[in-house]
Amino acid sequence: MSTRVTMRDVAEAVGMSPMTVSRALREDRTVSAKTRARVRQIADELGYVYDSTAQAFRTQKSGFVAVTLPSINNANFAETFRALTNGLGEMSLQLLLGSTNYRVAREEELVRQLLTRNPEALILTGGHHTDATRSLIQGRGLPVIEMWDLPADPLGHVVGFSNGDAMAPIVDHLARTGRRKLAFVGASEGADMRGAARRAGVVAAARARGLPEVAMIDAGPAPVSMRHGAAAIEAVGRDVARYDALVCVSDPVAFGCLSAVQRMGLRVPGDLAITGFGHFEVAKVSHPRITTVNVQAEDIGRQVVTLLQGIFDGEVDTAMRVDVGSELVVGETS
Amino acid sequence: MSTRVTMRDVAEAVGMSPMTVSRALREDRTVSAKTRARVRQIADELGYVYDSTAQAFRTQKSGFVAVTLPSINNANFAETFRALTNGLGEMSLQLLLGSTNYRVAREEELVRQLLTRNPEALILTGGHHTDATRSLIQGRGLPVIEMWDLPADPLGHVVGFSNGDAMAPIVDHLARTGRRKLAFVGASEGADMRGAARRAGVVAAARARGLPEVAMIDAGPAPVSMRHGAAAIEAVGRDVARYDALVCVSDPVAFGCLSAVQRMGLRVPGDLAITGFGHFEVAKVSHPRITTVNVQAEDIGRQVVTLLQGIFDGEVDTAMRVDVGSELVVGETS
DNA sequence: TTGAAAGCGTTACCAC
DNA sequence: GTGGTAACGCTTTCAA
Repeated sequence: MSTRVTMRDVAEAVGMSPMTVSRALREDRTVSAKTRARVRQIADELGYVYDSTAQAFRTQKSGFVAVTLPSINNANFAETFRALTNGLGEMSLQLLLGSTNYRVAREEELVRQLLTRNPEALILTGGHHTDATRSLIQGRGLPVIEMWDLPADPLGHVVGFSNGDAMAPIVDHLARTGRRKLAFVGASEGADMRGAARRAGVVAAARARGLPEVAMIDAGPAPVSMRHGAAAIEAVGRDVARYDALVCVSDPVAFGCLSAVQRMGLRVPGDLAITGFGHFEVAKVSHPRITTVNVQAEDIGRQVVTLLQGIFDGEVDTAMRVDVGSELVVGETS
Repeated sequence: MSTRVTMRDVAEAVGMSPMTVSRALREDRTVSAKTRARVRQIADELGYVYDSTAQAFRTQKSGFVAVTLPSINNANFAETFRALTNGLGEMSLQLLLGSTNYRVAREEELVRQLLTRNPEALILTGGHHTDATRSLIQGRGLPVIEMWDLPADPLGHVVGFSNGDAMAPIVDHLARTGRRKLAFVGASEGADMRGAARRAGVVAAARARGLPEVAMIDAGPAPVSMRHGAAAIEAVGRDVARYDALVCVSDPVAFGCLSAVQRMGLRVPGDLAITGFGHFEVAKVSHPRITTVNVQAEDIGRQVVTLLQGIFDGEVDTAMRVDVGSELVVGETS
């Protein structure tokens, strides 16, 4: 059990003080280039590994940015996460990730846990939180960004888009192409608030366009994915043909519906239009391609990074609200 | 800017020593119940927040377990990750996640970064690493587990399965059902070592069964997914019909191939069989369902947790090697 | 260009 | 049951 190699050990090997080693390893220009190189080399030889815990303790800065995602198995969130990792990595910040499984109670537990690590900022997906979560966060002077949503009552900064408004172009497009009897396929009321917002957006848009009331097809509790979409349609059976269009909460659900409908021998878009949400890969590749909404997942990540940069540089003094928008992508299912 | 409330402040307010506060907050039974309650209450009143950075520093235990994944946007890895999160959460350990984007150089950088946080264990996906990564890890007395693979020369413990051997049942199944002219669809030689192992497994199994040499269809650099599978088949064009079966490196790639083949008007499995790997949702839902291999992603996570428990309890003294196996799941594409 | 001293907040260890 | 002392590895600050 060899004991850990510290800066002191490196310093002794180099024949200088720990302070010089510290400076050398941080590429401080006041240390001569020759010394820097020598320190680096000897540190490597000794297998020295820098201790960020000690640094975090001494400087009272953790170097962490905490992030909550509903699910790590989601191409959209993954893209945002990648953009965050890259951008924050350049600022020498490390992401501390937790996934909530779409449950606010889990989010609360997670935030509590993440906060003990003293993150320098907190990034939450979505704008719905328990009261306890809100009070955990408030009054800490900790920069907070809610993303993937435009909450009415934000905790701090916001980078997202309106999930409700994003559905209007779909309804418009369906109405223009002669569809009138719409059914929304999504999770049961409850956990997935962004899904609920999309549902409300569809209902409102349909009313505004004078379409009949939108039917609801329940795909079960969140998170819902391909198999839930398929199962929901199988449960409805061939009666599904009484609708003109299935407006789905996401592309995976839409793909599940598409498969189930095809299995029944119905034609898409001939008998039925199907739309998704999120511009997932499956929508671009499936046969036929699924009409969807592109949501700029990567851009959300980049904007959050830019915002954090501004915050750390002291250039942001009011709560920001960035709307990244969204756009209809017409495919072959409508 | 109020300065931070520490145990010392709480101690002064309570009229006792910081040591007693420390014990009280950890619910140490040697502190009287009355004192514990009083300390808790006053701590809350003062808005005291426990500093786990200081704890990690003092005890030299970070409470972190570091994990590298090739990609966070992968249903299989996500399932393993969820099992790890749940299991380790019960042991009060927090996951520190990094994604390598299937690049060993990125893995090296990541491991370097993760190690500075003093993790209590390191979990790597896959068994291929740079020499520098290996030497960073060796000789630190840090528990290491490689998962999703059965490397010949492991760094420490292993929980996985043989990616090569897992392909033999597919080739057997195809041969039994009369397919002879196989083509493998996967990433170019290089980054994705598990993909390369699968390819080698197919080639070896085909030889063993006396089938003609397996053709290679290159889907580009890793990671490859749905769109790369589709593009690869589009590039080949209708000539693809000269093969009996497309053996794909993963289900998403298989789905891409399936769509492209269907778009050309060819029938699956009539004109061509298609197989995938990983038992992804898309394989179960697509029409037709894709023949695949189930790889027990969740079980890998659970086994890693059990192993870590044993290690921390000092019950494991030799390097363990757990093979979770895999099984053929015949669908409708073959 | 380099070094010495002090201290970040907590807890292990021993004493009472 | 409770408290005093020291130490974890690093960097800020001041001095040379």
